[in-house]
Amino acid sequence: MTKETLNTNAQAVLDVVRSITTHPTALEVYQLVKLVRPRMGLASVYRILGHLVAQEYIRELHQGDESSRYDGRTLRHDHGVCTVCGALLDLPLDVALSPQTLEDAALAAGIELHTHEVRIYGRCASCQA
Amino acid sequence: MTKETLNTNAQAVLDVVRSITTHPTALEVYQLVKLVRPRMGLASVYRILGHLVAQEYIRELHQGDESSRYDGRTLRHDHGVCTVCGALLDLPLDVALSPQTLEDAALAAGIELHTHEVRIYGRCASCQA
DNA sequence: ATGGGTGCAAATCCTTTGCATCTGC
DNA sequence: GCAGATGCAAAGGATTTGCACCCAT
Repeated sequence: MTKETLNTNAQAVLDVVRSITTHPTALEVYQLVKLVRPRMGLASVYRILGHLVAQEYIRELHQGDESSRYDGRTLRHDHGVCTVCGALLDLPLDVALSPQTLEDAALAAGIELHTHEVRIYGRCASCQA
Repeated sequence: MTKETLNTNAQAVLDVVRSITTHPTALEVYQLVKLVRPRMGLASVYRILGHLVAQEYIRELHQGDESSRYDGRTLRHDHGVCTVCGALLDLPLDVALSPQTLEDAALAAGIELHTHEVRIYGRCASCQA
């Protein structure tokens, strides 16, 4: 899991994911990377995204049955999902919960707790208009 | 969103989903329903599951890039995910968090809070052996 | 006879893979 | 020259859809 150095294509993909806060899909990353490296193919973008996730440069997110989305923030954080437009938002503020509470729930389910995520669902700012 | 009465096929699908706690995929539901109604096709199972979700008889769950899974428990509850075998477990105990805490996070993201879910990740009981 | 439900097969969408080629070292 | 990376096209898997048929009303 050591982070190997990135070649130029991988660096270009990483730059795109990090520069966008909207959690782009592979296709969206592809379209943006293409502006800088027009010869890159979609398959390579998928392959590179896979490497970046494996090496923990980025994280992969899922919501419902949508395509995978990618997140340049690798620190644990929570997300909000707009029930109208489907937007997937980083919560600027983690949802606080006591470690004890988490452990209790994990224990009750027989799970050895590693990490957790909270998702909140509701109408996003743009969809409240 | 009124719950219409279910025909026999829909009832058979609902019975299967409710009788299993492992959150079956559409294919698994299909295989089980087939024992009772051998003529039913996979497409019908997908169609019926869609209706049952829309009418809130059941819920649809997603984890990673796996197929949709279905959950007979419609009350809000949290889930655990095994990072080894991928099992998706109902948490018997909700992860407690204060409504205020949730509202704060929602507000910070500009979201009109509707509901939420906590997922905990770790090794499940069977995978700790 | 009419409208909804159904099976089957074909279509679709996202993602992965095979393979020949290209690149950097 | 080699190992890994790449583009392209084809394959793959999950889900949806078109359509003709069937059933209950």
